[in-house]
Amino acid sequence: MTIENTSRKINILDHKEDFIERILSWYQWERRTMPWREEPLPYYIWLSEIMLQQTRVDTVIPYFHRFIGKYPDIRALAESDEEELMKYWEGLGYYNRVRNLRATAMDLVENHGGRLPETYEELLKLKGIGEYTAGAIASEAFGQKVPAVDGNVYRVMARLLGVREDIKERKTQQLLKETVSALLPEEQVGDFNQGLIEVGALICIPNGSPKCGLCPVRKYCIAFEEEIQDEIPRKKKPKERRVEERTVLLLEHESAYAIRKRPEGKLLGGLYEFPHEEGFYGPEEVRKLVKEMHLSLLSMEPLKEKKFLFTHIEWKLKAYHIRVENPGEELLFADREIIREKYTLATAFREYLEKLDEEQQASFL
DNA sequence: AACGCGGGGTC
DNA sequence: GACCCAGCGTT
Repeated sequence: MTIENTSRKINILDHKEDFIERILSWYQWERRTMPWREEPLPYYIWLSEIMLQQTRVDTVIPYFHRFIGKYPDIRALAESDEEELMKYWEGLGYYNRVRNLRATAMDLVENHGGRLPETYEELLKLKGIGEYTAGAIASEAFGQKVPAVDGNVYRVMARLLGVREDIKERKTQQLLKETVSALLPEEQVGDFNQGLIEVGALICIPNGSPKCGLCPVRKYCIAFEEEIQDEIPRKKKPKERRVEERTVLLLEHESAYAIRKRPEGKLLGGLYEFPHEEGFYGPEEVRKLVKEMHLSLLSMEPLKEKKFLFTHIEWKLKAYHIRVENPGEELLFADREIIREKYTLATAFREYLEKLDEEQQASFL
């Protein structure tokens, strides 16, 4: 597959300087304000790029502010307490990102004088930094002439070039990446990369119809010319979620609730959760289960079933609020306030914490 | 190349 | 309900 055998009539590469100028000047006027753009320190660029992996800008901004308030530089991050750090990532998802961030900060302090390296190749060696992120940091923080091709750019370039192949495939990605490389300017590479991404986020959008009327480079766009914007980009369907049914035990003893830490290295590794068992249990089975845990049950009340979706799993959760006479010895019991302050609770269980608050409120009435 | 890894916004 | 997001690491 080459660029040449697509059916386009316009060749962007023949108009490289004009294309660059259009992206750069559009970006200058239309770019959104973001904290890491206002003060583009390498540490801020790095942190924001990690947070932005598979995560929207609007979601990231409040997390970013809280995070740099607590960990203002690489050294502070390197010295962070891991459990405390997790609280600053709680709810953001893909928790390996923050563990890699911390490990890399420690690595930088130990081996690189507490600074980020300035080249794409060196950045790529760091934990949690792949091709896209290395390109973004190298070009935006250090002015290196390297591409930063993310999902936005794959979409923009596929439409520009009229590429109908699956953009998830390596071959397609390589073609698109090479094209971006050939288009890079000598100066302002970072702004150019950001400009392509921003066009993808604001104009050549992923959901719904692209706003071609506002696009600075539509004169070079095959998809626009052939009116096939809705056919590109193509992606093969993701696998179906597997469904897992679970029974959650909200075990209460004197306003404290049982929580436990999830095993590291797997789904939600190292986060806390309310204990739960695989499968749906009826009331009698729950009584038996509680007895097996060496707890004596005082009262039990089923909650409404709820669903929680991950990218690859669907949890169907059936919960019981259970008061027990004594806390036993195997489980950790903590007040709701303590859970909120100290323990990083997986989001799937957050609603239960709020539900328990409401029940407490109701019991005063 | 395929899979595991969160959570939420938008249509 | 479907889609997909400023991806990376492992196998």
